[in-house]
Amino acid sequence: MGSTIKDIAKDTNLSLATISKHLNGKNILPENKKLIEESIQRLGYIPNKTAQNLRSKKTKTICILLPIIGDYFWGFLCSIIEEYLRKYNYSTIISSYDASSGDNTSELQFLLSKQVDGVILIPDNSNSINLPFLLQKAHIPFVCLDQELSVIPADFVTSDNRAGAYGATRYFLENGHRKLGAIGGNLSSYTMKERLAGFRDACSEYHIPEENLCIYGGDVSSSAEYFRIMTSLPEHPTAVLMLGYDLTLGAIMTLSALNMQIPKDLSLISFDDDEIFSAFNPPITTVVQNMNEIGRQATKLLIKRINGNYDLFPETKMIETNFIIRKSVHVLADY
Amino acid sequence: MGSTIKDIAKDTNLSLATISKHLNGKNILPENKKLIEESIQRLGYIPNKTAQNLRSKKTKTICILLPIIGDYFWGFLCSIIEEYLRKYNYSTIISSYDASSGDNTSELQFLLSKQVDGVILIPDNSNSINLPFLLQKAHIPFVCLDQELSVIPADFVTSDNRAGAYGATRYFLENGHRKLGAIGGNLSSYTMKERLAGFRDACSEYHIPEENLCIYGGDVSSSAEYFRIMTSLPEHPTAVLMLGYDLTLGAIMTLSALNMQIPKDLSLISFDDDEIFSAFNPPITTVVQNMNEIGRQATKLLIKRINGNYDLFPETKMIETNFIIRKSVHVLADY
DNA sequence: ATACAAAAGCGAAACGTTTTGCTGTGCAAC
DNA sequence: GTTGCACAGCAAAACGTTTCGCTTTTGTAT
Repeated sequence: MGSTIKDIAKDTNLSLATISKHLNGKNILPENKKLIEESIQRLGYIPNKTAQNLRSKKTKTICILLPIIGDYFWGFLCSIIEEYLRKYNYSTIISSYDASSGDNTSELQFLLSKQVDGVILIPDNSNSINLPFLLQKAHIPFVCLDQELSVIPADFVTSDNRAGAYGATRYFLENGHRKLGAIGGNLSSYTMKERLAGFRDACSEYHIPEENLCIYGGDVSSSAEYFRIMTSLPEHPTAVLMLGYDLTLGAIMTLSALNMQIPKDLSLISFDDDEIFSAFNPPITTVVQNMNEIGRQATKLLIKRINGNYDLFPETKMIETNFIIRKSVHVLADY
Repeated sequence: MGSTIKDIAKDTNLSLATISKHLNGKNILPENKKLIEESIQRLGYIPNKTAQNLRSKKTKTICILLPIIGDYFWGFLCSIIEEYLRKYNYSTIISSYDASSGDNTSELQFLLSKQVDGVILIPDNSNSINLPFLLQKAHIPFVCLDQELSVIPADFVTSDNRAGAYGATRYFLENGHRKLGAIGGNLSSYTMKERLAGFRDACSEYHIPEENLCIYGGDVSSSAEYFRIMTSLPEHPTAVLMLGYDLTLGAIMTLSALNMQIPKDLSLISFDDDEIFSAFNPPITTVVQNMNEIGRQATKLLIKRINGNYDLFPETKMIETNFIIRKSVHVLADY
């Protein structure tokens, strides 16, 4: 079991160095090449990565760091990233970090001891982590996903949330809606701010006065409550943009409890599609993030940095969202 | 940057061996212990795992192997497993394998070269992979999730699908339903067989004649079509058990297209809950897998095997499903 | 033929740990 | 006062590669 480069050397009467050279794609004599390859077959040689890593100080491994408690949205993205990385001959380790602790030194130590070549960081909403600092100090290249780091310049790739929200809002407006609502989670998070900005962009383009806008945000758990308040206003919005997937659930539950029907009584567009949105009655129109492209771009960018190419640092990749029109928006008669 | 055990040795005037001893929890003189710990602090020493791995031939790393194209159901489970493994000081690498190829030698080579201590294998439905053989031959401990391997005895942990289906079906029966349907994906897969068996268990307990049962299965894409056929039968079932999450979506879409209402026109229970099922109108009653427990048990079992404990091999851990009663089942008047 | 550069090969060192086998010290038992 | 034993410490070897510096071979131009 487990033959090594030494066995190959003995078997072929060549030196370690020559075998290693061949294995790393350098030129050697064709006859030796043949000899080595035969020997590898015969002895079933498989390179030992831990030895390679130790000697070369490169591990061809990157780590996806995500906040503890895996929201399964991210789990999905991990699979995508793993697949892309594998194409570059990198392997992926996933690890969660404790976002509630102010100090992530232990996570950094993990990365250092594992000798990872780079990190894909999925920041926590709270943005209070010091991980970015630590990574920078340790000279570990990293790319952020989803959230812009306010604290430090860093590469990041994200959906173009602003444009996505803008497009959805315009769709409301083009269908005659003039009183609009938006419900978000924590409105101070980067993502929410962007989406809200897109919402406002479209509204001001159509000269919708501020008093026709109804914007709520806060805890996800209270979103249903916000929704209830909003819809009970005497002149409530006719269309609401839901700024997050989880919020939409609360909204739909509330609506059905209030016996209001989509889109007759209220039009609705949601961020972040789920397969299941298409199964609702009516199916929900959504702004959907292109997870595949996010994964691809993040991978590409990270590997560029690992290879020492720091052109355009810090780079921001905005990935276009897709707008899937289904049936949750009412075409107003008075349009 | 990056001090080593050698630096600590020099700094403390002790030998490498002593430092290593301390680091691995063996006894050394208290004064030396203090000396070493101070030195570690001062020099910011972090153990190099690649070196440790090379020398000790243990990597404290396990690999989650999942079929290519990450269905995000599995992504979620990966996060759970990672979290448990971390508690045992293991790290997790994820890697996908090509289930369509009959030969997964390259995947095995990856595992061997990475020197992983164990594998959590998520088999493909097709069960045609030779990975289990290869793992066994290479003496890499592994635990299967979800599917029993027909080809080889192996540890596996799975939901108790049969009992779950039995419970759901009984719920139909107890509410007066006597004509029942079940719609599955590929009925020859282990999971589907189990669920169907549970369905039949309950039916035969209530002496439901076979002609009152309506069972369809096949491609997920054609499930909507099966559903359409079933509901158009002159004496169609009054209650249908959906044997998989994705199938339910098709069903609900079809139902709304046919203008049939749940549960008035048809009662429905689905396997595999999604947060969103509770948001449907009406909310869907479901049989839900305890992913957390699956992850926990799989981790525990794998680590036991890694530690050389092969008691009760091959071991099967059946994890109870939970039954969440919502409002998609009609209480029949004639009950 | 001769000189010279380029290519290919070699032995040995290096990467940072753990493990092995040995030595020296102190202490209890006889 | 010797024997024996546990314990701590040490130097050196080992893990399986890559890399360094040097030598030998090959090919080409004179």
